Amino acid sequence: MSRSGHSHAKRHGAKDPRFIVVYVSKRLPADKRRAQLLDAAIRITEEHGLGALTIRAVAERAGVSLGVVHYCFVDKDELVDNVIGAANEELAAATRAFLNLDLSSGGTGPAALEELVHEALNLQWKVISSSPDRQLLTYEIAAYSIRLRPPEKDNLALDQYRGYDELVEMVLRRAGESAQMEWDDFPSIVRATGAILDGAVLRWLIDRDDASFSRTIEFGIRAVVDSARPTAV
Amino acid sequence: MSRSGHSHAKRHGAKDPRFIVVYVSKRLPADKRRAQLLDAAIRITEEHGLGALTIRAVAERAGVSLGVVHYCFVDKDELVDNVIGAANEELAAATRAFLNLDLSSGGTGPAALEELVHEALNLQWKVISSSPDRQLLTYEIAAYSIRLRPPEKDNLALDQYRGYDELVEMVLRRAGESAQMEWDDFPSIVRATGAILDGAVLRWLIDRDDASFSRTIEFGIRAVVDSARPTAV
DNA sequence: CGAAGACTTGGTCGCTTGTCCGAAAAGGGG
DNA sequence: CCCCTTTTCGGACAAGCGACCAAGTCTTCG
Repeated sequence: MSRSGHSHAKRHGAKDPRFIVVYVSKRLPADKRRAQLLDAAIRITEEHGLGALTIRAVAERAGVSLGVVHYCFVDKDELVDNVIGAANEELAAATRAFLNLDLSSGGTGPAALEELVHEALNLQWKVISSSPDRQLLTYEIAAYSIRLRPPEKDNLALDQYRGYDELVEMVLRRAGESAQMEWDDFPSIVRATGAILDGAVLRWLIDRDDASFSRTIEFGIRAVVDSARPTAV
Repeated sequence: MSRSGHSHAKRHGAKDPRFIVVYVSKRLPADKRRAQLLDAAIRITEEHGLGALTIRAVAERAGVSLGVVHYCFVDKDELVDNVIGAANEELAAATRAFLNLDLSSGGTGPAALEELVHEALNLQWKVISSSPDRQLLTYEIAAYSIRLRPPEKDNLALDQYRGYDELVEMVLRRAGESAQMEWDDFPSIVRATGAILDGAVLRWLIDRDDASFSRTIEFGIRAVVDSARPTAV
């Protein structure tokens, strides 16, 4: 609540040496401002849904006036698109983070495969459970995108699920390689794994029942592992 | 576009015997009107989402003036609650419809169980694929309900998924009885089955890939059947 | 120093939303 | 027949929205 940093502070004659007047510019280059506004928009949307994403809310949260938002984003549509794009990009970043996950410990065979998949999902569970709002936004984006289908740009949700598939596919593939196991019809396994994870997360968002979520995932892991066979040598 | 049935028709002297003048009252008792408006509201919401559900849209669709809607529903909230309640009730009705499904043909054992579950899911698939808008509304209601959590009434989505669970549970239980198979930890099986179905439907809503959906369901059925064992005698 | 350009402000516009109200109209019972 | 209740109408209202703009302020660089 200190007033230092406000624009008027600059014209304050420093009579009393106990006070130093610090001038913090409120002005930002457009790209920085744009990033800041986008960040505010993302948080608003995560916390209160796509319906709460308004120009005014973004301006208020960022502490700027209305015009600034329109100075950095021509449209509200552009703002929405960027929020959704950022959410999708975040998912892609999560995938990259998994690239650093060590999926090579343990031996080979079904037991090793189960352990590896388990480990990966535990990691993913940490991400999910720590950002429920973020997860919910994912479903809202999907619904939003589906409603727009015929006229507008082709299915923003497809991007989202493309990234989702990549994540699941990479984890399963690397776990399989490490445990020397493989699947017939791998794409179907990937999709089914994604489906059960997606359904379980949505259900968890509703009742926040960690134990039930965990049991559902266990079921899924078992099914995935059971449908794998040792890699032919 | 005929004008017969309009209120002015009542004062039309029947000069020409080829025309009959039918007077249809525009007035309805409040409960009938309420039902009609609710029906209009449901269709609007199914077609264009919860965000498109406005008092004006309902009034226009029902062909009445604004005041009438507020005469039948005190609030917009009351309208929304009733739309959601009707959607949940529709799900419960679907469950009752399954009670009439014959799940007794075939013999016993895993193969019979698989066939029965397959049959039930095929039936459910017919319902789903013929009303994608209706399905999407389900997810929107879930998201809407989750966003309201702390202050408002406790989780409308819970009702929805309670009905969902009942449906899945009933189908699996009856199929299991018929095929003389049973599961350890039945509730977890029910929940996992619901999760994979839910995830698969959401994914289908996005890309409308019938074949992939089918393969995902096949995977789920196999997993569910594989985790069953013959009923102890 | 001074001009050019980047950034911000604060307001207005037209539109849609939920809510509300007074009065008219219709129908039924005396 | 008229009266009284129920139902309907159409407009009004404030609030919130996206969009827009003229003027002002600050920074930078020639």
